[in-house]
Amino acid sequence: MDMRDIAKLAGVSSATVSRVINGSNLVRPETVERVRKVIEEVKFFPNTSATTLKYGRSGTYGLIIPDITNPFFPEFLKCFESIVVENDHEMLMATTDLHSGHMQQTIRRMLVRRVDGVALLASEIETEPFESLVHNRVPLVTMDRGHIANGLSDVAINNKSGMDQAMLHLKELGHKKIGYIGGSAGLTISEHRVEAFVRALKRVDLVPHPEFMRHGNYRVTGGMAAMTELLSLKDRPTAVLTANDVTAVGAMRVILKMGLTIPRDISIIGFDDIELSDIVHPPLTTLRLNRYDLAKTFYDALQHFKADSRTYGKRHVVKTNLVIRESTGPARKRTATGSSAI
Amino acid sequence: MDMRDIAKLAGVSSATVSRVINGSNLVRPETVERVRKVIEEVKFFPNTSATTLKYGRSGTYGLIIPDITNPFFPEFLKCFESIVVENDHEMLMATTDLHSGHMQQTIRRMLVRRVDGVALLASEIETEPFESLVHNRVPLVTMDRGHIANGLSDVAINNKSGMDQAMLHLKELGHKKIGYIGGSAGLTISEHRVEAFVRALKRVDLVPHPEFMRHGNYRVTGGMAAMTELLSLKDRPTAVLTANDVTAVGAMRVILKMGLTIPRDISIIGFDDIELSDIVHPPLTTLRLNRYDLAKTFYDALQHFKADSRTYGKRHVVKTNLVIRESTGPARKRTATGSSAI
DNA sequence: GTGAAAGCGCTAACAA
DNA sequence: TTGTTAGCGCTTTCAC
Repeated sequence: MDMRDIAKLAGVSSATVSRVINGSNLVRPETVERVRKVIEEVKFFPNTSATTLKYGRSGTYGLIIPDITNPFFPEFLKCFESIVVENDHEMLMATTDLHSGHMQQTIRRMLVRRVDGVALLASEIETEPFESLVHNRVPLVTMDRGHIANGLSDVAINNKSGMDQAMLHLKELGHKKIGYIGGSAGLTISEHRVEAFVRALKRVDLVPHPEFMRHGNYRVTGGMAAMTELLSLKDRPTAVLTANDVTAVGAMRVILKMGLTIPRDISIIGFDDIELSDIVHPPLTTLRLNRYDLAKTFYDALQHFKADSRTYGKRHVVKTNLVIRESTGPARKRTATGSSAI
Repeated sequence: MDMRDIAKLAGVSSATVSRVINGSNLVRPETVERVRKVIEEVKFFPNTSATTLKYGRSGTYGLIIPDITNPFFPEFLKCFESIVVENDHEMLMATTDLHSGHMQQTIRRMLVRRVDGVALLASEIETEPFESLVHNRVPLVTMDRGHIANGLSDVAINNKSGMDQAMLHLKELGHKKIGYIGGSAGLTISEHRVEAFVRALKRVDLVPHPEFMRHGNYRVTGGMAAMTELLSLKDRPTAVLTANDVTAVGAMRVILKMGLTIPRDISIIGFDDIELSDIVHPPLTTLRLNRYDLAKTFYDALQHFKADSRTYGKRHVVKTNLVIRESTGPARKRTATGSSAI
C-alpha cells in the first residue's frame, strides 16, 4: 500500500496525495477531504524510508547515554523523547555502558540510519570514534566537554551556581570540614565538578583538604567505597558532597551501616536530584540539574545545525541549584574521632 | 557518497560493492580486498533507508514501555537493546507514560518507520490502537495479556513459581496474616498477580483476607498510600507482598516513618528485583523476574514472525523466583494493635 | 566473477 | 489546482 494506491482510490495522482499528507495549501478542500477519507479507510501510513532516501536525512536524532541504570538518564531520556516527538522527529537511543568497545558500533548505528545529529551524554575519554561523525557531517552536541567547532556544540553544566549555594548552606550550618566524592577519574565532566567544588570552597574561605576528596564511579559502589575511606580517617569531614545522587546513596548506606546518623553525624549533599532523592531516607539535599531544561538545551543545540550541518557550534550552559531536604544539618561541635570508626 | 562512488574508486560496479558489503562469497578475494580498502579510506557507511525501502522492512523492532522512571524498564531496555543490536537489528523505543493519548501516536511512529515487530510492555486497557498494527501486519508481542492470534504472541509471567516460594518462606517464618499491595486496578497483569497471590495463599492453607489486599499504582506513591491504610487497621498483616519493588519501597518508607522496624514489626516482599532492591534499607526480599530472560523471550517471540508476519502466535512464559534478603523475618508473636498506630 | 538496469515509495520541479 | 516524471541508494535478476 503506497501513495499511488491511495491516489487511485481517490481518483487523483500520487503527487496530490503527497501534498495532502504534507499539508500543502494548494490542494482544493474537497480533494483534501476525499484523499483524507481514503487514507483513513485503508489505514495508510507513509513510508518514511522513502523520504529519508530522498532527502538524505532521517528526521531522527541520536541519543547516546552511558548507563541507563543510573536513574538520571531515564529521566532525561523521557524529556528528550517527548521534545523530539512533539517536534515530529524521531529518537534513536543507544547506551554504551561505559564499555567503549561498543562506541564504534554505536556510532555506526547512527551513521547508517542517517541521523540528523547526535546528543552525546556519555563522556568517554577518547575522541577518535567521533571523527567518523564529523567526517560524515553529522552534528554533535556533547556534555561538558568544553570543545566546540563546525558541527560541534557543547552543553556545559554550570556547577558554580549550585556549588555556591551548597557551600553557603553548609557554612551557615557550621561546617568547616567538607569532603567530596567525585565521579570516575579522567572524565572532563568529573574534573569540572571537582574544580567547581574546590573553587566554591575557597569562595567561602574554607580550605580544600586533599584527604577529603575521593574518586567514585557515578555508582552506588563508588559511593560506598569512598565513604568507607572517609569514615576511616582520624579526622573526618562533617559534610560530604557527591558527584551524583547515586553516589550519595552509596555513601549514605555506608554511614547508616556504621551506626551513624544523617545529618546528625555527617551531612550529605547529592547532585542531579533524581526522583529517588525524595525517597531515600533521609530525603537527600541535592544540587538539582533540571532534566527538562537539559533535554531542551540539547534539542535546541541540535536544531542549531538544522540548515547547515557545518555551522559553527555554540556553548550552552544549564544551571544547577540547591534543593534542601533532610540530609544536611548542623555540624557536630566535635567529631567523635577514631573511637567509633570501624 | 554512495555505493556508486565507492564502485568508481575501486574500479568495479555498484553491484559488486553491495556484494562485498553483504559478505557475498561470489566475489574474488582481491576484489573484496580492494573494495574494502576504499570503503575504509573514505569512511563509507551504507544508507539503510534504501534497503528499508527496497524490502519494506526496516530491521527495527519497536519497544513500547509505560514508565521509564520505574527502574525495571531501563534494566529491561538495556538487555533488549543489546540483544537486538547483537543480532544486527535496531530498536525503536517509545514510552507511553500511562498516558494513553500518546499510544495512537506511538503506534504511528512504529508504523511509518516500518518496524518488523513491536514488543509491548505497556499494559494499557484498550486494544483498539493495536488494530492498526495487526491491520498493517506488524507482529506484536504483548506482556501477560493472555491473548494470541495471527501475528500476535504473548509473554506470560509465571507468578506461581515465585509466589509459592514466597508463601512457603513466610509460612516457615510463622506468618499467617499476609497482605498484598497490587498494581493499578484494571490491568490484566495486575489481576494475574493478585490471583496468583490468592492461590498461593490457599496452597499453604492460609485464608485470603480482603481487608489486607489493596491496589497500588506501580509507583512509590501507591505503595505509601496502601501501606498507610494497612497500618491503620486494627488487625494488621504481619507480612506484605507488593506488585513491584517500587511499590515495596513506598510501603517500607511509610513503615519506617511510623517508627516501626522491618522485618521485626512487619515483613515486606517485593517483585522484580530491580538493582535498587539491593540498596534499599533493609535489603529487599523480592520475587526476581530475570530481565535478560524476559528480553530474550520477547526477542525470540518477535523472531518467530520473521518469515511470515501472519504466522500464528505462541504463548511464552518466564519464571519468577524468590530472592531472600533482609526485609523478611519471623512473625511477631502478637501484633501491637492500635496503640502504636499513627 | 562481474556489470547493467529495474524498482522499492516518496517529493518537487515542471508542465498543463 | 493537479499530474507527470526523475531520482534518492540499494539489491538482485539476468546477461555476459
